[in-house]
Amino acid sequence: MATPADTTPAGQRILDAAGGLFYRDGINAVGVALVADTAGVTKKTLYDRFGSKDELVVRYLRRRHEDWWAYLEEGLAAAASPRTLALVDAYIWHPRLDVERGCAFINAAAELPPGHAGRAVIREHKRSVRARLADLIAEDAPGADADDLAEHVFLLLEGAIAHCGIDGGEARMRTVRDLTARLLHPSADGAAE
Amino acid sequence: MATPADTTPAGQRILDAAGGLFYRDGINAVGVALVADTAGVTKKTLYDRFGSKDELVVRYLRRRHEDWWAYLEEGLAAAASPRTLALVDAYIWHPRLDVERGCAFINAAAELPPGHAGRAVIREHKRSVRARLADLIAEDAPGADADDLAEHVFLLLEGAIAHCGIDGGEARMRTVRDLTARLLHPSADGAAE
DNA sequence: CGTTGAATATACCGATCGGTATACATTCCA
DNA sequence: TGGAATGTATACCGATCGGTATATTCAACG
Repeated sequence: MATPADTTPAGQRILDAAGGLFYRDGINAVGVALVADTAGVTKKTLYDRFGSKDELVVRYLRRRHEDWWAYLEEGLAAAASPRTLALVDAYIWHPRLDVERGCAFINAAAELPPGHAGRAVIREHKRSVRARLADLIAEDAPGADADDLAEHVFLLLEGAIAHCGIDGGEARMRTVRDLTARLLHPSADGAAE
Repeated sequence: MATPADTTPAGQRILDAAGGLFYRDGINAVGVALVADTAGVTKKTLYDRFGSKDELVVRYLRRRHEDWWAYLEEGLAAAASPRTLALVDAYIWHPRLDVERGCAFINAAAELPPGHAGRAVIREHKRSVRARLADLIAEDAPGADADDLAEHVFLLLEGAIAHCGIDGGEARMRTVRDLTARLLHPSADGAAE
């Protein structure tokens, strides 16, 4: 049986290279030859490990999700209440977020054809974030309708990160933090302004 | 002097074909030969009219903006107060929105390289929508901070349409309509739930 | 010791990419 | 009447695309 595709050293380097290139330049704009060269690897090795570019794309998305999720949970474990804001902070301070490129998953969804296996990874990633957000909001605002509020905050977050790749600014994400804080404390909104 | 690139019959057909193909399949995934064939035109004619694929992409984005903007203003002219909701409706009922593909501008931004001229068209399009939204909110909610509220609603809208291309559903945009209506009447929010 | 797996290097495949060249037909207008 | 302008048809360009073939090296392991 073959080694799982991303555990071998060359496989890891390929995944690293693909992670940088696919995110920065887009999936369709990056050829497998460039990925292989960047990884210091032969195309043969790339195809031995991943079989096809489509599969490499799926692995790229999966790893991006896993890395971000680990980073999120790490932040949540260390965060004080309200932890909903810690999730927003994870968006803001994401170490692999290029403010000129925005969300890797939204970008990938714009490129991948309808039936591509990567689309399922993208949907599942966003679904997971949305679900985690609902948990945190139930924790932070016990009285409110957690799911309604989660949808509200989720849309704010996704709107802000989608516009990262257009404006190239992170200002909107900090705005989302403020708005989220206000949404978590509905009692104070009428008095403050 | 040459005819402006999009006024000639063949030029229009090229722009129509590009509009459908670039939006549905993505810009990088569609070759100029396919655009020309779909338009029933020679590649020579395409290059006579547009000079390069990059320029064709810019024209595609410009026309998409102009068409949507005309449609928006038409809807606003016929709408009753609060017209902010009419802008949300323009997102929802946009006749050229493919619910599986989401926003053409967000998708294009995911594909175009940093310096591409199309990026300026995209930024300007979104800036225009954001500004129009602020106008309408000032009209509908005279007491509130129009710009804060406009940013809030804008983020909701953009989050929803960005997720069209992921979920393939328009449900989120109707959620945004409800949320926007509530944001416009802050007096009633505490009582209803 | 010999096999197996992971890697290298290089060359190749047909297809498509964006873009150009050449030659010819039509229409309209000064 | 006679060029522009608009268009068609076809062929071509070098480069790159995703993917494959062949042959070789090296280390680990039973």
